[in-house]
Amino acid sequence: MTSLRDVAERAHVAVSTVSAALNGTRPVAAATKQRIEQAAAELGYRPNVLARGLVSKRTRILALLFPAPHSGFGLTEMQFATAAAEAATAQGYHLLLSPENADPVEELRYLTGLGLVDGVLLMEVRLDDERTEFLSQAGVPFAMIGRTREPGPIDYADIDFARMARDAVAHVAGLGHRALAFFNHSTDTYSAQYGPTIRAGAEFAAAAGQAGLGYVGDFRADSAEQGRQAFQRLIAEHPEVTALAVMSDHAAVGVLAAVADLGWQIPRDLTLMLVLSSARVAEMFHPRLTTLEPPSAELGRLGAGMLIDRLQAGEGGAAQQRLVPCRLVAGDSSGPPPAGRGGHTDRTGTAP
Amino acid sequence: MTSLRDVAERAHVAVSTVSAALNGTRPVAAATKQRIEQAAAELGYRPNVLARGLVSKRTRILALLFPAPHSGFGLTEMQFATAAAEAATAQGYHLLLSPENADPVEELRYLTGLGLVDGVLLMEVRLDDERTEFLSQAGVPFAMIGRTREPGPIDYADIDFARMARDAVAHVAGLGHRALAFFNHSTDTYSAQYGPTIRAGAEFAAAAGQAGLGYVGDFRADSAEQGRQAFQRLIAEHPEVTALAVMSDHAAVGVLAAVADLGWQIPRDLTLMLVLSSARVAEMFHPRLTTLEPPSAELGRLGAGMLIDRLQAGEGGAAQQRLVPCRLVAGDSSGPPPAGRGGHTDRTGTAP
DNA sequence: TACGTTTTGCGAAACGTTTCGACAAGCATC
DNA sequence: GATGCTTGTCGAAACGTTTCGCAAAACGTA
Repeated sequence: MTSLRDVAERAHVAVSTVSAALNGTRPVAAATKQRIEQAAAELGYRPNVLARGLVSKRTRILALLFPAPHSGFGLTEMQFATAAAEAATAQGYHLLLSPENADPVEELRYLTGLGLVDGVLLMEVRLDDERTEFLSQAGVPFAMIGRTREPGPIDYADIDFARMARDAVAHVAGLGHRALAFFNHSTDTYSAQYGPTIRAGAEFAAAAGQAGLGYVGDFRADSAEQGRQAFQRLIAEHPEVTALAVMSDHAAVGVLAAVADLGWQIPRDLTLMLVLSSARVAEMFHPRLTTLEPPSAELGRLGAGMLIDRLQAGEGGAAQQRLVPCRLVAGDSSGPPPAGRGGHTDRTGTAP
Repeated sequence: MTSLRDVAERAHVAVSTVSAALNGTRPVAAATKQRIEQAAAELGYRPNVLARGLVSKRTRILALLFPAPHSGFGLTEMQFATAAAEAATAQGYHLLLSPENADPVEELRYLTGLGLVDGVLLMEVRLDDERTEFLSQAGVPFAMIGRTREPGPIDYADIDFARMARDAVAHVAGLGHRALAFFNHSTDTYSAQYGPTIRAGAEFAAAAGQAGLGYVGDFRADSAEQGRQAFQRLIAEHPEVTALAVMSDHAAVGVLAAVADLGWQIPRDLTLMLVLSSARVAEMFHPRLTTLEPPSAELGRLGAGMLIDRLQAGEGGAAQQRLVPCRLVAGDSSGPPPAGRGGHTDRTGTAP
């Protein structure tokens, strides 16, 4: 491990001069500077992050706090992480992957107390999130992927749920559907406070209302079985519904099964779309499902970026708050409503 | 940030005594020790990782080198990472997520030169992997998830491909099938050197041979379209095949479509299984596919664990090399072969 | 030549630990 | 009552940086 001193000796200058030359923190004569740089290159010198961090109080390490996989970890979460890591690396930072245990706040206290990380990137933020309170109070810089109910002046990147719902509604309305149903995540346990669950539900209702579409939003399903049952109840209670958006991949499996049981076909008898699922998952289905793909990588990139900006800007500087739209990837599961039920498009009167 | 000195002052002892008491590196009188511990607790003292690392040369930070997502990142890779992070955390270590850029060796040189990490965890190891050479030569402790062609005395955790192939073959043979086909990843670009691709291919052939099953192993498919075409060619050229194992999720989608086009049903006319896909993915399909689920979490856990062991054991100590089996998750896509083609089970003579 | 100014480089202190030789008590041994 | 051994504590050095006051050298000007 070659140190600053080795370089100094080889270049016949003082240690402090080497530091100044390499960091550009102080003017150094061109000739000496070059001599130093050459010596450093020859020795393959790399500054020691620890020593530097010890005195400068900046480690250029970010912690990504990721939740214990409550419902199994998705592709989506993975992409946050990798995109954040790439963005961080591109800016000379490092990303520490920190699993949350049962007591996230204690975990954070420990992690930030180590003096190892400059800032924290929070994912899976809930509407009321104790972690944000702790971090704010502890004065630890952080940014959120997602957002609390009232984010205040905190940096975040989140999905533009309103836009997402409008896009979805416009998609089905454009096909001629007159009534839309939305299967949200189940309301129990975790999701009750989970941003996407709440916001998607609210925004779907709003968007449908605004577009003058019939809307059924009170069904919930997280598993195949729940999806199947929900769908059966749905068509029994709301036969006018011809388009369905589903939050959970697994629920979609159940819906598909129930549809098949009925002898229906997609998209002939039902337009089905996935919400917040990656296109890679959507194309596992047959037919390939239309999906509103979350901008996971973009969120990860943005989150890391704004955290780094914050670290460099200090307390001052306005909070960056970004809502980024989903991408609607049309699959083979979208079509006009069937003539018999719902819709206003009259296909040549097959209905009796 | 409370330091060792603060604790020392409050407990009226020397800094070095506090260090000894807290780390147990030297005997300290019970009374003093308690006084120190109390002072530390009152002050909420946390040792500074940087300072400690600077002198002890051990940071307790591991780097997980993860490849640029060549073919999109799977659930599988995610589980390595999270499991490794959890295992590391459980043992008081931290995991740094390091994306690989175009030049992995240069990346490694940089990363290890920083003095920030104690060891490296390599994933997506190829049969000939320049990274392992670099690390060995640089004297950086590391462990692999996967393994090179000739791992030598290096710690690794990998899938037990032989066992996996035997299990798959036994599964279909047990159902009465007499001929099995295997769709491997495409041979181009990346996979040519990719361990799982090579090993799975070889082991499937071996296991089928040993079990006396007919075997077709020269088809390859990575996308839905390739899967569809491969399947069409397969049944044209090898009508005796009644069971098919597929490496790629996407290829399976194509196979399923081709099967449907033929008017066939699964598992009545074909037994289809996924190889090295998570059960969560397998159940997206309809019918739910039988899968050989890779022990991703286990591999991540083991990898991190053996790297930590190595760090604590030093150069000495035999290399840990573990092969861990896949889990066969039976879905609804496995059944006896159809009476008309292949199999030896005679169902009441429908064949003319 | 003398003086002020700028440029350039040096040395020491500090960051928060660990490590280790030194040393003062306390105690048993002869 | 001197000697040696243990036990407990201390102080200083070291790890590899950054930072900053200072001095030496170089230069321009009067």
